[in-house]
Amino acid sequence: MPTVRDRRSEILDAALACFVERGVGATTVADIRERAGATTGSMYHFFPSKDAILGALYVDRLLGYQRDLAIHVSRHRTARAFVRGIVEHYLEWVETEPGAARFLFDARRIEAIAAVEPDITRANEGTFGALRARLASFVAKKEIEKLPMDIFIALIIGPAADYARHWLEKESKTEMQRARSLLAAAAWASVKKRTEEDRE
Amino acid sequence: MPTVRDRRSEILDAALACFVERGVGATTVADIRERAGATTGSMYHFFPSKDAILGALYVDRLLGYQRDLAIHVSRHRTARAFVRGIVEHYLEWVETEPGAARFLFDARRIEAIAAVEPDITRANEGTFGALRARLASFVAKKEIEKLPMDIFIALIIGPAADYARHWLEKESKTEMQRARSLLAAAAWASVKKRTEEDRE
Amino acid sequence: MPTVRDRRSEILDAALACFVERGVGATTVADIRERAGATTGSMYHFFPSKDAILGALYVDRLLGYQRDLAIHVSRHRTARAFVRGIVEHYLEWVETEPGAARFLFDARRIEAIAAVEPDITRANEGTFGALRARLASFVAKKEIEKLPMDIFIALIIGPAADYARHWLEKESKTEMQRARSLLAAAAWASVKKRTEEDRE
Amino acid sequence: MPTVRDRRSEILDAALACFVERGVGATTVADIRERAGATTGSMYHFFPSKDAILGALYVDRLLGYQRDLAIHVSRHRTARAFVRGIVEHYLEWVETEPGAARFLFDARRIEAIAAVEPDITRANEGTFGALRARLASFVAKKEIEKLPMDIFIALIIGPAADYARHWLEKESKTEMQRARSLLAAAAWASVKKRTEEDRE
DNA sequence: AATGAATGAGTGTTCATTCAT
DNA sequence: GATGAATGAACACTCATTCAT
Repeated sequence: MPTVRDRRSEILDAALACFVERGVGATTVADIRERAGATTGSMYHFFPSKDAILGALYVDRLLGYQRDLAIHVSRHRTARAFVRGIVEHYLEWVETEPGAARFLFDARRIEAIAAVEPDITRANEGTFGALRARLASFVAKKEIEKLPMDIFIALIIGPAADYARHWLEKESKTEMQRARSLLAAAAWASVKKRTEEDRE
Repeated sequence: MPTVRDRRSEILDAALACFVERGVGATTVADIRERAGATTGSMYHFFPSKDAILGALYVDRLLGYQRDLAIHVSRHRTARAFVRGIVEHYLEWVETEPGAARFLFDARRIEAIAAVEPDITRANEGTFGALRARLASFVAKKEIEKLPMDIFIALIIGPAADYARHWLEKESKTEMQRARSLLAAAAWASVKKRTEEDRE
Repeated sequence: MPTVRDRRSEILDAALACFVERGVGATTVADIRERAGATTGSMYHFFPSKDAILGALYVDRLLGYQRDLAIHVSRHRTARAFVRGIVEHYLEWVETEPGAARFLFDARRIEAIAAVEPDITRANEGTFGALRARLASFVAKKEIEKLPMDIFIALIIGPAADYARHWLEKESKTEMQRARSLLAAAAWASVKKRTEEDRE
Repeated sequence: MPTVRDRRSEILDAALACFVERGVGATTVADIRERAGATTGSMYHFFPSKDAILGALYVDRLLGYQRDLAIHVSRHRTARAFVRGIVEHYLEWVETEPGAARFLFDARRIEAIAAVEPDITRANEGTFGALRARLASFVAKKEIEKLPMDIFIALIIGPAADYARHWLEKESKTEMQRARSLLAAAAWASVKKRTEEDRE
């Protein structure tokens, strides 16, 4: 006996599969409907519009990423493990859920996502609030350089995101495992507290 | 007397303006036509299809970025200035041509760009070939870590791209000037040859 | 304990409220369902279709108008009071039940009403049969001009209907009370037996 | 060589034919398109929406009625001919353009017409301004009773409208020619200046 | 009697593209 | 070269109705 929850999820999963297969812009409601094995009416019984599907999917997958991140990162005690953990988890997530990763990359600029901005902001604040707190404690202990939050994230996630994007397009030459190790190391190198002679 | 070249450029500029204003997916040929002050027929005189406009614009702006990059980077003699120069030029370009930057970010996954892939590849090879050669010489001189090319680019450009994306959305807290300085420094730190005691 | 009769009436009342609010054509079954506080299934338990609701409502309100008319008019003994009474009752009904009046005006041309034509005809015959009989007696007594029935009704009701339509749209300048008095007088003037010198 | 004007009119004519045939609410854009021998795109080239067609048709036919009315009525010199002329012209117009008459009756309450209200008001003011002026002069000469404008119109047009509505539905027993004569006479009787003994 | 998820044909509209002038 | 009317396939979405529970 399928529950409401199931049906909703089925539609979201079908939508994601379509988006990955033919791109967000090229996916029609009919495509999703067909793949989900639902009828037009049924789709609109659960989601008031195509945009609502986009928005719901975005929030759903974003929460999925953040939930795992929180679990993953809370395990690590040292600053180094904390920073490396963020990168490692990010790339593991990309590897485990390439579809979701692709979609979160692509959808950012889509109009429909704007309607769901409050949910996104709330989610981000929850997750990054905790992250920020831990970061602050490491900065206070002089284990991590004091940097603006957006720069900190750019240094940690930026390279991994760039690599991930190419990996998803199968354009990367370097293997995921090796990349993870190199990028985790580089991330730590880029934010750890520098000694005086380090500066140039 | 407007030349063919002018008219073509006008259409491309109009297209870019529309893409920035309402997103690539939401822009219609009619939007571009109107903004360019052209008629339907005229548009199709210069470009055989909407996709052709997208492709031409992409190549045009990509070449613009690369042309400046080549000029900019060739000036620097030291490894440090070379690496920093790449980041600095990237962020300067984003600041000077925010529309182009946005478009190049967004358009990557668009179907229409695939048709123009050969041009993109050729352009990339030209620019990055030169870059790669200089990089190799710095690696040989033990001034830069030996890293896979895609990882090298991820480390240099990734953080700048992440910052740029937020800056374009006006979501960044840190000022562009300060970000440029921090990101250039971090880029150099992440690829410069490490001493033994540096490793962890 | 709500009876079947109540529920049915609630649905009809809700339907009427919707029709007045957004027009007959723009009202959906879902609108009515919501306003009646009923579920889809419940609606279809009482009425086999949307058209059936329309038809039932039409007949119901028409009977309401005619019932009052019969009561009202039977009181009057003179030809003058009889004719004036028809007009006065009409405008009183419009004032008391503006929603019903609006609906009966609007619904006339609606397909769904055709199915209910027999009921309408039967109702009309009952009411207008009695009316016609009284009219005939006044004509026989030379108190009212001999006129075709449809012309008689047009002369009596036409002006009141025209005024009512504007009044319902809040477009009328003249107050209802004053209009009632003027229109009742004019109705009588237009059908009362004329003296020879009256003719032109 | 069909001109723009022609095509537009063709679409409006087709729309009217459909409305008469199956009712305004039941007519689809496809119905109109088909009957006009136009394609979907062509329709939307001339009218931005279905509602715009409705509105344009309404204004067009209303202006048609008023144009003829102005011509017709201006010919008459006496108060009696003026009043009778309004009724006669009205019924002649209904007879000549039954489709237009039906549509103007039915469309009044349709949402789409609201958008065109300014045009309607302007048209009404033009036509009825002239009418009002002539009426005033007859009132001043004590040839017509002094009555509020809306009551005056209700008395003149109301009966004719009621008759016309039934005639259009082929429900009237009385022939148009006879009705015209009776209704014109009644209209004059209902507004002409009354002598003292006339009052009751 | 009541519920509300499911159905699916049908609707208005969009928009890249064509082509006669 | 230029124009803009015309094309028509495709799209998101509506809504009266059915039916398993």
